[in-house]
Amino acid sequence: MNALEGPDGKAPSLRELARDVGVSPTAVYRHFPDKQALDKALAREGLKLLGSEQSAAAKKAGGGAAGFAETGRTYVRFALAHPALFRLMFTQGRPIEDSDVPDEARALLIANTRALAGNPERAETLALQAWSIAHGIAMLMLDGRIPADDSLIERMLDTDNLFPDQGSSSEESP
Amino acid sequence: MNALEGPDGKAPSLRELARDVGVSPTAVYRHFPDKQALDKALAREGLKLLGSEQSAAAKKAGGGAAGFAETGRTYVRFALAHPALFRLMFTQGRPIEDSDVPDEARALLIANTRALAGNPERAETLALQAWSIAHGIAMLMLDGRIPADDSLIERMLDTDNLFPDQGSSSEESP
DNA sequence: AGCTAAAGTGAACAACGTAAACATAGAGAT
DNA sequence: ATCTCTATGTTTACGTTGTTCACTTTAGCT
Repeated sequence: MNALEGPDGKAPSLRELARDVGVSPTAVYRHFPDKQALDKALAREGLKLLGSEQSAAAKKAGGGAAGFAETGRTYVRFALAHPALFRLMFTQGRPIEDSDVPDEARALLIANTRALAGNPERAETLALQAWSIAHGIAMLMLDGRIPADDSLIERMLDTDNLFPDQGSSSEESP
Repeated sequence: MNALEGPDGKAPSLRELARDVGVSPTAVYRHFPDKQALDKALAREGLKLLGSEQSAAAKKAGGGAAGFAETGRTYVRFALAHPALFRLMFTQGRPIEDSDVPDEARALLIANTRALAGNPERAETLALQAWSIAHGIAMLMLDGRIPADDSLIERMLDTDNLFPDQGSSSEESP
C-alpha cells in the first residue's frame, strides 16, 4: 500500500509496488496476468473501503437527506485523502465489471435517491447527477482546478441548496 | 495532432508526437523544456477550442438559461469527442496558471451564473457546482462508468431540473 | 562567402511493462 | 526418507518511454 499513499497522487509503477513488497518485478506475474489486473484488484479494495466509509458516514449523520449529503462529502474527502488510489479506481482503461464490484456505494446511492425522489426515473437521474457532482468536485480538486477546501466541499454538497424541490431537512422532525 | 485524436483516449507519448510531426524525439527539446511543457501548450490549445465551441453553442441556443445549459452539454460532448485532449487539459500535474489561460469558458460560466443567481456568493457556488456536474459527467462517461449517451447528457444537464429555484425557461417569453 | 543562432540528429541512460528460462521451497504420496 | 509436482520466486533480456549530451545541419544577416 505504501506506493499508493503519499500526497503526490502519482500512479504507482508495477516495479515500485513489487519493491515495496520486497519482491522482484516479475514475481508479480505469478499472481496477476498483467499490470492492469493488479490495478483492478487494488481498485476493488479501494471501492470496498470507500463504500464502508460512506455508509459509516451516512449512519453517523442519522440517515435521510443529511446522511445522503454526507456520503457525497465522504466521497470527495476520500479522493483527497487517497489521490493515487482514487484515480486508480476510476481511471482504469475499461470499467470494472459490475459483478466484480461489491458496490456498497452504488447501492447506497440508489437507495438514497429513491427515498428523495418520488418518481423512480427521476430517482435514477438524480442518482447520476449526485454522483457526477461529487465526482466532478473530487476530480477538479485533485487536479488543482478548485481549492481543496473542506468548507467548500460542505457548501457545494449542501442538499438543501442543490435539490431544493426534493424536500430534505423537513423529514427529520415530522 | 494525430496522436491526440482517435477514440482510444490514451495519453500521447512525446516520441509518438515527434514521429507524427516527422522529427526526431530530441528535436522537441528545442521548443519545450520537457514533456510537461509540451502538454501544457497542447492543453492551452484545447481550452481555447473548448471555449470557442461553448460560446458558439450558447449563442446558437439564444443565450440565457438555455444557452447556459448548452455550454454544459458542449463541455461533455467535447470531452467525448477528444478524450485524450480533454484528459490532458485537466489531468496535468499542476494546474495551468490563470494567466496562461485565455479562459473564455470560465468567463462564460461566471457571466451565466451571475445572471441566474441574484446573490453573487450564491452565483459563485452555482458556478462551481455547474462546472463540477459537467466535469463529473464527462469524466464518468470517459471512464465508462456511465453510458456515453447523448440523450443522457441532455437529461442530466437540464437546468429546469437541476436548478428549479433559479427561474430558467420563464425568461424567454416575458 | 562567412558567421551566428536556431533547429535537428544519433547514441546513450535510467525506468518502465513484460517475456522466457531457470531455481527453490514445501506438500503429498509412496 | 525420498521423489515429484506445483506454487512461487529470480535473472536476464527486449522494446518503449522521457531525457541528456555532443554533434551536425540549416537559415538569415552582413
